[in-house]
Amino acid sequence: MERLSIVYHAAMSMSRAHEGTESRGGAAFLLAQLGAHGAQLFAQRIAELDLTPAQAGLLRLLGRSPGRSQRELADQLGMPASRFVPFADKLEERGLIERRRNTSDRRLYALHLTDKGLELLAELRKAGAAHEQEMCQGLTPEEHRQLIDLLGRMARQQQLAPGVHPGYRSIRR
Amino acid sequence: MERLSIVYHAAMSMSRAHEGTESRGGAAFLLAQLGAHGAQLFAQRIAELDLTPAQAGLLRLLGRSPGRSQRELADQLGMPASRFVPFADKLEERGLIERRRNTSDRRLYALHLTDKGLELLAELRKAGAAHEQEMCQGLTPEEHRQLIDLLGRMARQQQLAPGVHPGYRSIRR
DNA sequence: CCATAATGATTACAAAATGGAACGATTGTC
DNA sequence: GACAATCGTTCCATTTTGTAATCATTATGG
Repeated sequence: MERLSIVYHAAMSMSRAHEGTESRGGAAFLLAQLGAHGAQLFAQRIAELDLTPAQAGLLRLLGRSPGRSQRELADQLGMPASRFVPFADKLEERGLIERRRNTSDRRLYALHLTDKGLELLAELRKAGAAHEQEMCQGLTPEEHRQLIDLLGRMARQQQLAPGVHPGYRSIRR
Repeated sequence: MERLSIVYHAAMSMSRAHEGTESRGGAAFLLAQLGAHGAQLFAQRIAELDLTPAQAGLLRLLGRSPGRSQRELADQLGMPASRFVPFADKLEERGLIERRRNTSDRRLYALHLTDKGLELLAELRKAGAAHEQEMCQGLTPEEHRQLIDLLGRMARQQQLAPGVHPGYRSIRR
């Protein structure tokens, strides 16, 4: 009975519009809806690799640009530096990342992926590809390209850094 | 210096691809990125109306189908019933919603918008329209329609209920 | 070159958010 | 009429969250 209410609600919404033309809201709402839905699916998928979305984000970040400082990485992942420490600790204990002292500035740690971390990153990429497939299975290859083009232009216009997920942190007031 | 690291990172990413063709990830990543970004912008926008995204969701829900029970609404908003109570309390104290006893089944409350709540919902719709404009300002009207069509079909294919935001609740394990 | 400010990593801690369990009131079922 | 189920509610333990303080190191600038 729990999820039934949603189905009921969906039926209500559809009943007052022609099939195939029902209003699903504007692009912004669809973006938020599909983004959140996709994030859920992806989180479930990588849970099989024993990874959270934030952990996956760090691995991907380190895969592209190794040797970053904890502060930089914490900023990009949208978490305070204080929380990054135990966060990185866990991955270090699992032997996925490595803290190396920066010789020129001994305040910083340079984070690197271990071989084991690289292997897991490869698994992660596979999961990402499968996820892309799952999300876009309703589109033709041409439509898929079109969508990526439109979204990419929106992302650029919004000045979003490529590959950097803003996170779903709440707005403090 | 805080946000500079992101700019730096963006520059790094773009430097290894032709301008205008830089990889911003697949559609799924762009969806999550733009969805989260848009959610942030929208949250900031409605903060001026003293509303959180969840509160806005409840008002919109009640605007479309008044008289729902708390349990139903809690389910759709993705929160346990126990948290819905103080959540609804706040909106009731502000005079935006009303709890009416259901005469046929006195276990349920039927939630309704007050006149004040209806007024705020109108403001909310304006904010939503402005938000849509802000997010899609880089697209032509034709592209805008195209995008809504593609996203709408994806949402349907993923069996997402129209107008129901899955929320950003984390996955428990 | 030394005093002082600034920065990175870390720890400590308080505030807030979260979901489950239990409870009373009411309704459906047999 | 006994019993299970449901709704709204309260209570509470756990987790999550961000800020402030701390220590080591590096930059600044007179």
